[in-house]
Amino acid sequence: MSAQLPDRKLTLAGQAKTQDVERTSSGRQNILREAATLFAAKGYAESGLREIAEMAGVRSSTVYHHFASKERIYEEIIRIALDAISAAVTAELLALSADATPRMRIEASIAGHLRALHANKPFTSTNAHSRIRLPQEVSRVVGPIRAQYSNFWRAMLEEAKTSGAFKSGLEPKILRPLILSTLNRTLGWFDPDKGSVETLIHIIITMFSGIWDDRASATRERKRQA
Amino acid sequence: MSAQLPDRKLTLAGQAKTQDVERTSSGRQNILREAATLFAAKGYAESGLREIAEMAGVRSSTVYHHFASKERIYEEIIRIALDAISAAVTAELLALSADATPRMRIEASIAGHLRALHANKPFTSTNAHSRIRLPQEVSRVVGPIRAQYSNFWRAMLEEAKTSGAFKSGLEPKILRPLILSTLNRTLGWFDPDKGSVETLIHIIITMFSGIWDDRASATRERKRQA
DNA sequence: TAGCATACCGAACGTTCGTTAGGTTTTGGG
DNA sequence: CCCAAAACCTAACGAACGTTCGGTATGCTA
Repeated sequence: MSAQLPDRKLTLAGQAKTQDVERTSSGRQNILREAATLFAAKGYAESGLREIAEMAGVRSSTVYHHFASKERIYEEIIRIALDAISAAVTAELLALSADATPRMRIEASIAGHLRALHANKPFTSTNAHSRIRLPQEVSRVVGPIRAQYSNFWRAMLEEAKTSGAFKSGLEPKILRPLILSTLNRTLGWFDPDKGSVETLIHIIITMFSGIWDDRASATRERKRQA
Repeated sequence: MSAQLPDRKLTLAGQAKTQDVERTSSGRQNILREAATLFAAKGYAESGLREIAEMAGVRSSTVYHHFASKERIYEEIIRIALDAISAAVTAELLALSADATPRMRIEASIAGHLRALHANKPFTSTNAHSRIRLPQEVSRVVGPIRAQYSNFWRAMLEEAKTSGAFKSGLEPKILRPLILSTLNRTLGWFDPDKGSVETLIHIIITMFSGIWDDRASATRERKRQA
């Protein structure tokens, strides 16, 4: 039995529909994107509502026709980021054959996570920078979504450990935050203009190759990728 | 010739003395520590000056008898963090024998960096969280100090690469931010109450063992992987 | 073409922010 | 014991904050 993300909240579209009742006006999307860009660059508190509005080409009062508050914008940005990551990782896992090893599953998840991060940079950066104490109302909504994704990784790493994939001393409790924050942090320094995301993925996976216990096991996987 | 941090700015005390003219009053230190704790927990903009003052047991106006502005507090916290890290890494390298390999030097630096991070958590956390756009005046002062530390790592990794220590495809340009942000991010998830820093160091170094080119022995340059 | 929701605006609100001015207490060396 | 310097206070400043309100333009539907 493999760890899997729940089917229902797989896609960003599916998630948005239940909450959002088809409000896909370009003004709204525009505000959302500009807000995400600002939050990612300067932080939440440092980005004023008038500044967000100006970037989106409207007045600050107009923002309140689309969002109930600044915090709701924040919350929606983070939700979008988390949904995008979940969807990408799920897609990656579904593309794997049924007899994939724990290592293959983890490495596929790493690849999906990294691709989603850098394909939705303003949103995912806002999410990554928001690790320190969210506004209470925001974390009430966002917390469970994060927990769900965390639990998926926890389960996947636990399976890998049970199958003896890791070197001794490497516990999922440590490995999970270590892996996830390493991936998320790439948003802060990796520039897609200077090297492809695929190269980044290869490097990260190479680095993490230090965690695996390679000592002569029954099924030896030889996988190479360009 | 090995990469070394400049001798002058080795220690935290030495650095503070040149700038601070012996203002080591307990009130000042207290404000500094409480500010660092707040910045680390909530972020710079989210931490009000009145809140900082309250934590330190004084009124907000009193803060201005010790610091010229909120930004200067921030700046000094980051400087303290960077000095502490530099000092720890330098000490670690000095304890190495003269014929230490590049790998030994890098792993010693990783250990020193991690120890300094978690021994000065409020200060180093503030520094780590401050990667996104500092106030201009702050980055003008802090920028060069950061650059100096970055350059030290750049040089050390470059030496290692020249000696063929890394697997092919791993460039210092990528490895440096990857390593440093992985180390810094441990502040966000590692709890010293649940496991010793020495254990953390061991795990991190184990993980990074994936970057080294272990094949055979001494000199070697190009290589192919099937 | 009338009706109506949607998108947007200008102006203002109460609050909190960093900061300053001016006065009072605390403290340590001669 | 005195007195200046250091440490701290109360009170208030202007600016910026998130947010609200009442009104106007726009565009779809009937």
